[in-house]
Amino acid sequence: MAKAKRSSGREEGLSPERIVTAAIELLDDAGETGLTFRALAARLATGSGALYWHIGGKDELLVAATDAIVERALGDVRATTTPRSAIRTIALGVFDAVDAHPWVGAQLWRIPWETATRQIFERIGRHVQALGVRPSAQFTSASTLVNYIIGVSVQNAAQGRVLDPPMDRTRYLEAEAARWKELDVAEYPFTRKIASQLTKHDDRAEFLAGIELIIAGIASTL
Amino acid sequence: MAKAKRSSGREEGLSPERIVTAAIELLDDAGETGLTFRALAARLATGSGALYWHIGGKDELLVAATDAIVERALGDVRATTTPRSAIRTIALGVFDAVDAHPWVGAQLWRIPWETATRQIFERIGRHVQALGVRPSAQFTSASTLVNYIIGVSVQNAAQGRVLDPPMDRTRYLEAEAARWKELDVAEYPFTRKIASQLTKHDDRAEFLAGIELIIAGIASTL
DNA sequence: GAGCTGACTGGAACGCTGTTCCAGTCAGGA
DNA sequence: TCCTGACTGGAACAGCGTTCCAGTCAGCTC
Repeated sequence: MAKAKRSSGREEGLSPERIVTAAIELLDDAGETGLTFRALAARLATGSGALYWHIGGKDELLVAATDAIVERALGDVRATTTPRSAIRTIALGVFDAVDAHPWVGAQLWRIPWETATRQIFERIGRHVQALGVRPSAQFTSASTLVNYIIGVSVQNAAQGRVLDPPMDRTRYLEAEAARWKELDVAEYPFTRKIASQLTKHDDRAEFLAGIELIIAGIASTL
Repeated sequence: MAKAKRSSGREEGLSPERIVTAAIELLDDAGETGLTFRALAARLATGSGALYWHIGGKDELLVAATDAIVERALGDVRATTTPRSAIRTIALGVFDAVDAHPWVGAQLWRIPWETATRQIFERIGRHVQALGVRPSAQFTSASTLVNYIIGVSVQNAAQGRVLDPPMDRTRYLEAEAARWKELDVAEYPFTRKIASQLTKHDDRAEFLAGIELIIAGIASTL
């Protein structure tokens, strides 16, 4: 802390910003397990010890990286017309950001109510308010939406993450549907019956449908 | 694999069951980071190497432990009257199980659509069907519910987990509400305004309210 | 009973991790 | 010119999951 950077120090010196940027690149390239202080130091052409001068540790680094991604995602969301479509836009912004950076998902729930989550809550809350929800129900409505948004985004990202060689999505769904159809009839009657719907399954659309479902639920109590 | 236990072997020999049971105890006692093969071996009065004869590795162990908890939780859910209340009961069963064993949350999304998740999906799906949802919408309805249930349960558990000395819940909420009220007016108008609602906040009731919201949404499309 | 076999054990060792430590470096103020 | 202190980077440390392997011993075969 308290570093007040030497204004004209060694050119290309380390800084929290440079470290976080490199960490995001490394996480995107090599996944969660790819972020090690040695790899990060190598990418920045320095030693692992030097990093600790600028950041507190791995946890702090992950929080900073997550905040950066979420802030970027929410920043892209511009003012829209109705509260309903604004909520949709924010939700999709988070969903897409987590989808593009699966490691963000792990952080979003690991340290809940940090800056990133709070920003999402704030943005959603404003539009819940605009929706005309009575004050006493605003907290419930907003937190239900936020929980759903983060919960589903994280699970969606986790799902894609298992495919180490990112095979074709439709091919994967077909294989999974086939597995579902092989399940024991007595134990999994519903899953078996529904298996065929999995192939024409679109996570993003499904996610949005869930949002609509919740908004419909909120609207029905107005 | 293929072990066909010596029926009258050394009394008190190791077994996958004993190891999983000990792992669950260790996870409950010491948290996710508390489960190490050395600690587990010490608890079982053996060496860490011996464990690998019975289980494939840490991932496999965590999956087995998670399955055990979820199966136990769903097993406690008995046949109820209406589909609506059955969904509520299953949801609460999962919520409470994850709340009691926070480490389960980490697993539920880390390896999605493994046995544990599939069991929850199956159980929920059956009652969605009974609700009268038309077949083409059953997948969406069921997966929205499952995503919400797991998502919120995990986030709730993660929230409780940060309190290392598990301080009083209401005291914690008061402290958090105070922090919310300190936030920047320009950046967090909604969060600030809603802060007072946080103190009389009941995660479990909130969770259930979200379920109702989603069911209401499903019902409105019948 | 002797000898063998192989399921099973448990401790040492390997490569990796996050973190700490500290002898060095060097720009800018005295 | 010297000194100070912000900053570097590599070595070292403790602890992790996993592998390795020399041992043990119940139960079978002869």
